Amino acid sequence: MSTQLDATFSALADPTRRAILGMLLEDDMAVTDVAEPFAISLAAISKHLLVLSAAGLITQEKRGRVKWCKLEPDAMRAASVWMQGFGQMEAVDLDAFEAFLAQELD
Amino acid sequence: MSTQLDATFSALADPTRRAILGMLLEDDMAVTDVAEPFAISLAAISKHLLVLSAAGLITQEKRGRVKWCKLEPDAMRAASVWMQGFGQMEAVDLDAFEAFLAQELD
DNA sequence: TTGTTATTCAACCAATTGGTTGACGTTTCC
DNA sequence: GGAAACGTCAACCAATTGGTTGAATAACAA
Repeated sequence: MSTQLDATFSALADPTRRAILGMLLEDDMAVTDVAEPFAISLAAISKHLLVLSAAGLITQEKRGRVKWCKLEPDAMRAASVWMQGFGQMEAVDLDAFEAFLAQELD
Repeated sequence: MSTQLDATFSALADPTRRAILGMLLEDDMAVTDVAEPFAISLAAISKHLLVLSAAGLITQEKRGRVKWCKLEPDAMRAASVWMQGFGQMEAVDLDAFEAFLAQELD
């Protein structure tokens, strides 16, 4: 059925994972660099990245000993479309978006 | 850290809850009627409704012995804004970044 | 009053989740 | 070759989740 929406929404339900996505918005990052701002183990971050990857929200590519993480913004589209069905969502408000992002990263 | 986004996304991560929201799109419903199409207990549905209510995605009002469930579409707005920020960035920032790179290579 | 309908509560259970630690395989550098 | 950096794996743990059942509460109907 809609395993895809399950994966997307439950990946987005965790604040650490949302913060990671916010970081990847700026640029692709290595796993170690993704982990740096967080007070949890590298292994835990590795698991979060696996969840994001399984949901298609990021892709990972290994070059040498570094695994690069890349945001895949298209993956949110299906979820976004689903949500649009529930009412007239306002036009995108980038200021509001940045405010939420800042709040997430505090 | 946004507890609100946590609540919204994790409420939406369950297919039963998403189905309930879809049903409520048509009309307000009593708890028993919400439960009818599902093969799980009424108590389980009652818990799902509590989760949706806590996330602000629905409200419940008791009239007599019937508790009416009503969709609250506004509650998705914050989550939708957050998500659409990622979609927009694809068009806006990546283009800008590539333009910057091209300029650097001149 | 007695019974029926609507819903929640409480206790329980199995599976999942988010985290830990330590060992392990690769790749790079000196 | 040996050491360091990058990242995952495996085993474990506590808390949460989604479900169950049976009893309880509340409101309506006879």
